[in-house]
Amino acid sequence: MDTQLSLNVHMPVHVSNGGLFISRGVGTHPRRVIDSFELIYVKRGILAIEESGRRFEVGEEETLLLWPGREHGGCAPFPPDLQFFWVHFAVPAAPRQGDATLLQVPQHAYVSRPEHMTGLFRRLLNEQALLGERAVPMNLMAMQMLWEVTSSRAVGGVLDSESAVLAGRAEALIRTSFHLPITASSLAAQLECNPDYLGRVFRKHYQCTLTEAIHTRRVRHATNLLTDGKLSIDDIALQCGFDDPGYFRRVFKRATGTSPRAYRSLHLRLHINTD
DNA sequence: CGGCATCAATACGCGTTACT
DNA sequence: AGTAACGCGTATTGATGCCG
Repeated sequence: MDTQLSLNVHMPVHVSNGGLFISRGVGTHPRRVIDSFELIYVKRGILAIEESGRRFEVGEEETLLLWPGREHGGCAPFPPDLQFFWVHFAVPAAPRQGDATLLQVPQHAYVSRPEHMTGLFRRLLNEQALLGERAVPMNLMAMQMLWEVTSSRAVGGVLDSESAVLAGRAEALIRTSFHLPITASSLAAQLECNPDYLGRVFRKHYQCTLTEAIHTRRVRHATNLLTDGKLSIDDIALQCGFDDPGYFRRVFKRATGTSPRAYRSLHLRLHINTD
């Protein structure tokens, strides 16, 4: 009787190594050609980078995939607040159209589940620290990351109707202005349309209300600032676009299930691999 | 930090208009 | 006739202040 299950697993990606880059506000991404794919996930700030003459501005919670054999390099010095995860991996055999569950990974994407992507990178870095580079579990995590990117929305993707364009413009405004006192009405005023109509088309395309999208952005930003441990909770509330820290605490608890202070005390104890 | 009251903002249902 | 864009009236939810 067998007492262990033997599996022959074909791994479509082979991870060589990964890391978390934390900017000190000096230097520029090196200009180089590498022999593996590189997946970059920006946690904070904006990474300005070009690949084979194509320029990318990779914002918070966005991924960029760089190809082997293509020259890439930074377009500007690293901003002081920039943080991004990176992982190098090889694809040993080119996938063929018709292969089962063929993944179509967009080069530049907005990550749908940023907390999930952050968790995957943290686990990958922990595996690397415990087991060393080229450990098999890292390949599985890279596959999950690529799956996440596949199910995310491509930056500059096809907008097939006027309402999709309008919803996309609203989403871009929320992404860049969540720290300002914006509301659904003010967004509609900026986009010169009816607030009710904007709310409806936004919900159609993003499966959430404008207010939910604004709150989600603000709470995500707040979780980043809380884990830093530098600012007071009242200051974090203000930096995230909440005028009233009391209201911020309520929205935060509704979204995460814990108060800001409890969240901070839990996550400050987590180890972050900075290699 | 949580509960409650109040007012403003937003979402929802439905109808109209324009276009194909 | 079908669909998308848009607006209106009203119910619901959010934002805010106050108190314990």
